[in-house]
Amino acid sequence: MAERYDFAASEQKWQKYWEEHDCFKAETGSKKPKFYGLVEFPYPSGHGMHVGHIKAYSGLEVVSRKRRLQGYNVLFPIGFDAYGLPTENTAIKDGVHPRIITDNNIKKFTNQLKKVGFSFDWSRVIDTTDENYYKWTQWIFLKMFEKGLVFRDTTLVNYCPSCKVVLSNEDSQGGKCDICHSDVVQKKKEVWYLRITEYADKLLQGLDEVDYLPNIRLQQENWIGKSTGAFVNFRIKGKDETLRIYTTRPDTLYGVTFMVIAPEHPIIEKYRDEISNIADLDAYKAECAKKSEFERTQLVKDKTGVKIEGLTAINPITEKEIPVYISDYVMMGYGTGAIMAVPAHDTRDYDFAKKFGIDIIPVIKGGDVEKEAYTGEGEMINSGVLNGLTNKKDTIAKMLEILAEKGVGEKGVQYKMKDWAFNRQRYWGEPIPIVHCPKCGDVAVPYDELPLKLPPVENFAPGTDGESPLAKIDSFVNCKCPKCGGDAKRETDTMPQWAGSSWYFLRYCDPNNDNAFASKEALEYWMPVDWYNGGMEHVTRHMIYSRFWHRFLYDIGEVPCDEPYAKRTAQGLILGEDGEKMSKSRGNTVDPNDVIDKLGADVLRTYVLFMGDYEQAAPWSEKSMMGCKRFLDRIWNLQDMVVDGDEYRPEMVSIMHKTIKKVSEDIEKMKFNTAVAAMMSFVNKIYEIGSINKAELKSFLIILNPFAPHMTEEMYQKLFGEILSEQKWAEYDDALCVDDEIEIAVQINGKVKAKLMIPTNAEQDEVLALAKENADVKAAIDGKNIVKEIYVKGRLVNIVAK
RNA sequence: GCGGAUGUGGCGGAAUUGGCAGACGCGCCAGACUUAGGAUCUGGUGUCCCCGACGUGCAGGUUCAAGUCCUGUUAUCCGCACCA
Repeated sequence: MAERYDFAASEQKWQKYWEEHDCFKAETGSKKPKFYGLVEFPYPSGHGMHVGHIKAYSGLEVVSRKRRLQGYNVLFPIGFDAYGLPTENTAIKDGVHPRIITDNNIKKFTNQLKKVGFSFDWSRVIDTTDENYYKWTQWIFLKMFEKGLVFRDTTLVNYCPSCKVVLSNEDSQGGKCDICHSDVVQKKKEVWYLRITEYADKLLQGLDEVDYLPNIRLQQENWIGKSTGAFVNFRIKGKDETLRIYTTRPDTLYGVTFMVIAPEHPIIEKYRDEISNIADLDAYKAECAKKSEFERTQLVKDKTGVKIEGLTAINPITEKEIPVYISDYVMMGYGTGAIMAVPAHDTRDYDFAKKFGIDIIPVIKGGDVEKEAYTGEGEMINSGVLNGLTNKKDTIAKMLEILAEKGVGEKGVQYKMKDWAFNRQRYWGEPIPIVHCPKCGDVAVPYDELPLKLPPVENFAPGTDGESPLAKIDSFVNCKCPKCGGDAKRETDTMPQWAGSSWYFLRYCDPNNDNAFASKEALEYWMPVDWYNGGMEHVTRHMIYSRFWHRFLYDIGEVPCDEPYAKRTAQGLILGEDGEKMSKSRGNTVDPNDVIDKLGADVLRTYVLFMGDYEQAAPWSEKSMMGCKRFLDRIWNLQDMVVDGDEYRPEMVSIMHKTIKKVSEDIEKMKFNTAVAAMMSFVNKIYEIGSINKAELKSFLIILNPFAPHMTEEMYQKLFGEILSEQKWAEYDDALCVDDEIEIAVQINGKVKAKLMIPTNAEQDEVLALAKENADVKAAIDGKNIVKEIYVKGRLVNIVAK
């Protein structure tokens, strides 16, 4: 009997061996084909790792280990996305410098990751808060500044009164702060923006070039939110003024009976002296400003608004005079902040028209405008030359022609995506390398002065009005203008957490380069990332931001390809045993360390991949994990069944090839659960036979290795005296996956009546003849007419008899 | 409201894309064995009126054949949300 497997000793031994022998170091200047597998680097929180991290990394861990055995030069890196609010909040609370907290947390994470035995290249670890790293984050920012992609503006921004920071739209979804979940308010602030909207079309088109899961692609498309339509200018009666609107249905212009503008629309200020009810408008506007974004979306049904007395618009097609209203259902942030209202065919306009008693003129046949707005398609009516047309595309094209002739409108495109609010009034982030000079304006810090270091501070708390803690440090703030040499002040805001992660995959290619964010050769060799796996929650934010940065770097000739990620997949969550999302408050979390200490890293790794479909959420089950423990123990005990043999025994040839094929293919499809299942079946078969020869066991240990690397290395060394990591991936031959004989089902009228062993290559006539000899089949068709006979090769026979 | 996904045993989940539903694992039942270990090994385990019938959320349809395709419906989950 083999000794019981001492997983703790073995895991320590092999982790040390791999590290000392640089087993997972990506080679520089290699002639081998490359594979760049990327997982989302963790935020090193004080809580340590979560089992979710293990699942997230185990997928590409298996792929990477397989690729190495297949002879690829593999880059499978890890690092730390270490800037961020939780660390800063801990620093404020405990009075410890975020640098110290971050370093401790990184140490903790590193130890935990190593204990799992992940085959990361530890020589390429990056830390976004390292000055040698953020130097290049600032460098890319300055390049964008140089190219006019950075601008400052005062606008209403999402502001979190609790965190005291400005948030991007992405960080304040649903009107709640992404960090602390308190209600976000609208505040007028000076904000740095990155002009990501300039890349909207490129980001959309780039999706054609890459292999993302369909739902990931769709989410990005929706986020970018491209819509095509038209801009139309409405004259204001008696004034040299037009009100410009955006619409997706210019063909409904004959049905326009009023206009609505956002309460903040500038035209109100411009004509305030000529508007007789300006006091009412001001009151309404004040009321809207009080509502949070959240409240504003809650009151979807109940339309409010005020008619502007003194401004009347003219429908450019019908020349009819129409009233103009202000209402908060029109947003200043989308389109032009003004709409043409077609109550007959838009539910919001309909609600508004009903409430304010405005005419409703149908222009599309179908539906009943007495009851509700008709938003479907149909024949155009009441629409002059458009009458009779039924195709939406045609009617829009025709109207665009008319608008062009009259010179009052043209085709237009709009995006839901907005420019990226890029500054935070916080300490623990990359300083924005800009100097404000009273003479020269906003001036870039010279490239040779980077990194612009974060100064040491005693107090990290933000100011009461939301200014950065850096604003209190005179030695940092006061400086000379790089352009004119006069007295100037530094920008004191820092970059958002998304900055560092927008280009980290480039740094991995050449992490210690002092002269560039990465060398041209390294980028040329490694980019693009071949396979990127991560969580669904990063599909719209991190993914869009980083694609934007990368495409920018491509446009200025700094990277060799336009899209950074050739392929993107996402893993499902691990839920608690109760089926709910794991959380500290529910008390249903699992600490991966406990599992490793009790059962070993190999069990943990195998289990997170076996527990369900990798892309779906699945609940944790301690019991179920014991099944994986048992599986690995059974393999360890195969040692007692080993017999000599340099090649597969005849009766084992087909199952060996089938298992290798299944595991090889399933890994590529991320069907890890069925790959493990196939190996379990294989082990069951060996137990049935009672023996396994050396050739068979070698191949089996190799295909199991990516899942359970420690135990397979231990067994390989013990039994064969060799290092598994130096072996070649097991091969299979399709031709050898087939057995001589197979079992097929015989159905009569679609019901299985018998099972039959037939030669694999048997032809239809032969199989049918065999089937009809079967006693059960004979009985079932006795006295009936055979209407039809079907043979599906290798599957079944179906005889239709009446 | 819009968009997407998912509904299969007591549980997690399989099913070569139209071809034997329930692989594999958990749990459960029975037996063997023992260095009593979260032991191990062997066999069984969808349901029921058990020589037969019924079974993939529900109701229809197409087909020799449907978990898979079509029509309708319902439930749950996840995005986005007055986007003009």
